[in-house]
Amino acid sequence: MPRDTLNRDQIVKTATDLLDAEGLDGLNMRALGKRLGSAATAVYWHVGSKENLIALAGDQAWNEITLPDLATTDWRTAATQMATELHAMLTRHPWLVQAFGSFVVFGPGKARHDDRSLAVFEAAGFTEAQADQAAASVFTFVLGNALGPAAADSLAKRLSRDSGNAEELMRASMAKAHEIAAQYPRLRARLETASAEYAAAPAETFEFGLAALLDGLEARLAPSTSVRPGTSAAREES
Amino acid sequence: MPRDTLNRDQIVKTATDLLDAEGLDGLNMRALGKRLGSAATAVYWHVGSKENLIALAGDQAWNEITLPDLATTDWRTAATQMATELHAMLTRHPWLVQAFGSFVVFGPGKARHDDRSLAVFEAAGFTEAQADQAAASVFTFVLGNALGPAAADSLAKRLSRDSGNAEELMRASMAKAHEIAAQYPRLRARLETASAEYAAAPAETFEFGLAALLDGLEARLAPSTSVRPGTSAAREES
DNA sequence: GTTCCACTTGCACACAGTTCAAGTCGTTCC
DNA sequence: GGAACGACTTGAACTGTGTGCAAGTGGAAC
Repeated sequence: MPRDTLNRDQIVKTATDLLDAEGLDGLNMRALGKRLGSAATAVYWHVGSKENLIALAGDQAWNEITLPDLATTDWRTAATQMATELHAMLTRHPWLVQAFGSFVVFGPGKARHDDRSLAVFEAAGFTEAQADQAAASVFTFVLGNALGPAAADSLAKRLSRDSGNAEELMRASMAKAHEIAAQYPRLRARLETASAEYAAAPAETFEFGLAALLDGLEARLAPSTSVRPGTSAAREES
Repeated sequence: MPRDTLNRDQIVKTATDLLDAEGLDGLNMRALGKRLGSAATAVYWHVGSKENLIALAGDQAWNEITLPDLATTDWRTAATQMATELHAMLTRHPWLVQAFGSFVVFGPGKARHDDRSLAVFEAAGFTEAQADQAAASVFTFVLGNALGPAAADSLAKRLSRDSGNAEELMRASMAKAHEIAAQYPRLRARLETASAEYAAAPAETFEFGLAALLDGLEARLAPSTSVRPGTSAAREES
C-alpha cells in the first residue's frame, strides 16, 4: 500500500479550483501547496513547472466539452452546440483565455475537440482546406468573445485581492472610461442607453455574431450541396 | 530651460519598442530604465505603475490605425479595411493581445477606433443595437485571430531569452503536439499535408473568416436597404 | 533488516515590482 | 544674488514568487 501521496491528477484538479477562484495571477505555488496540504515544492516533482501545470489544467478543461454526435445532428446545429459549449467552458475558466495568449496550450483534450470541430465542417460538405478555415474562424470568434470577460474577471479578482475597497477602484476606472467615451458621439449614445460598455447583453451579442458567421460560412458551401444528418459522416469515438 | 528630463511620451514610446522586441514578459522596469538612461524607479514618477504603463502603451497602439473615410468608402470596404488594419496592428504588437486578456485596455485611442467602427455599421443601415453587435462581432473575431500568433510569439521570445537552444525546445514541443495530433484522423490528415497546425496560410484563413462574417452580417440588414457611400453618414473628425 | 526508490521538505537564490527617504538642479520670489 | 520651492532622480531595501538543491522519510522488495 503506497503511502498517502500527491498525484498529478489531484494537483491539476486543485490547481483548476484555485485558478477558477483566484484567476491566473492568483495562483502561486505556495498557496497551491497549502491547499494540497504539502510543501509548495512537492508539486514540482509531479508537474515540473508552473507553466506546465497550467498547460495541464488548461488542456483538461477541453474535456469538459460535450461533443455533438454527427450521426444524429445536422452540421449547423452541431457547430452551434460546439461553439456554445466552448463559450460556456471559457466563461467557467476565464484564466484559460489568458493562458492561451501567453503560451501554446495543446494537449489531448484540445486535440479531441479540434478533431470533432473539423469533422463538423467536413460533414457539412466543406473540403478539407475549407473546413480548416471554417473551424478556425468559429474557434477564434469564440475565443475573441471570451477575451473581454476574461480581462474583466482578472481585473476584478486582482483588485479584490490587493485592496479592501475593490468596488471603489472599479467604479473609478469605469468612470474614467465613461469620461473618455463621452467625447465620441456613438459611444456617448451607448452610455446614455446602457450603463456600461459591455453591459448590453453580451450573450445576445455572442449568439448574433455566431449566427452571422455560420450564415456566411454556409453560403460558402457549393450551392445546394447541403448534407443530411448521417449521410456522410462515419461514426467515431464520442 | 528645463533640465533634460524624462517625459511620459518618451517612456511610453520606449516601452512600446521594448515590448515589441521582447514581449510582455520581456518588459521589466530595470531594463526599461537602462534603455532610457535613468534609474528604473524614475519611471514610476511618470506612469505610476507597470500596469498603467502597459495600458498607456496599449492605448497608444490604437492610434496607429488609419480610419476609413465613410463619405467616400462603402461600409463593406470600410469594415474590411478597419479589420485588416487592426489585424496588422495586433500582429505588430502581439503583447497587446495578451494585455487585453489581463486587464481592461480602454483609453482615447481605442475610443477613437470604436466610435468609427460603430459608424461603419450604422452607415451600413444597422440600427444602433445591431451596429453594436456587429462591431463587437468583427472586433472579437479579429482579436481571437491574433491570440494564437500572440501566444506563439510570446513563447518563442521567452524560449530564446531563457536558453540558448530555443530552436531545439521549440522543435521538441512541436513534436509532442504532432504526436498527440496524430491520434486523431483529421488532425493527422492536416499534419500530412502541411507541416504545422497553424502553418496553413493564416492570412488566408483570416480573410476567409472575415469575409464570411461580413456576409452574414450583411444578410442581417433589411433586404435591399444597402446604403451608398456618402448617403447617410455625416462627416466627422478623421 | 537492509537497501532502494518514490516522494517530500526546508533552505536559499535570483529576480521583479514597488516604496521611501534623501538627494539634485532649474526656477521663482524677495 | 541668495534662499526657498518643487519637479524630478536616485540607490537602497522590502516583498512576493518561481524554482534548484541537498537532505530527509517511509513503504516495498529482496
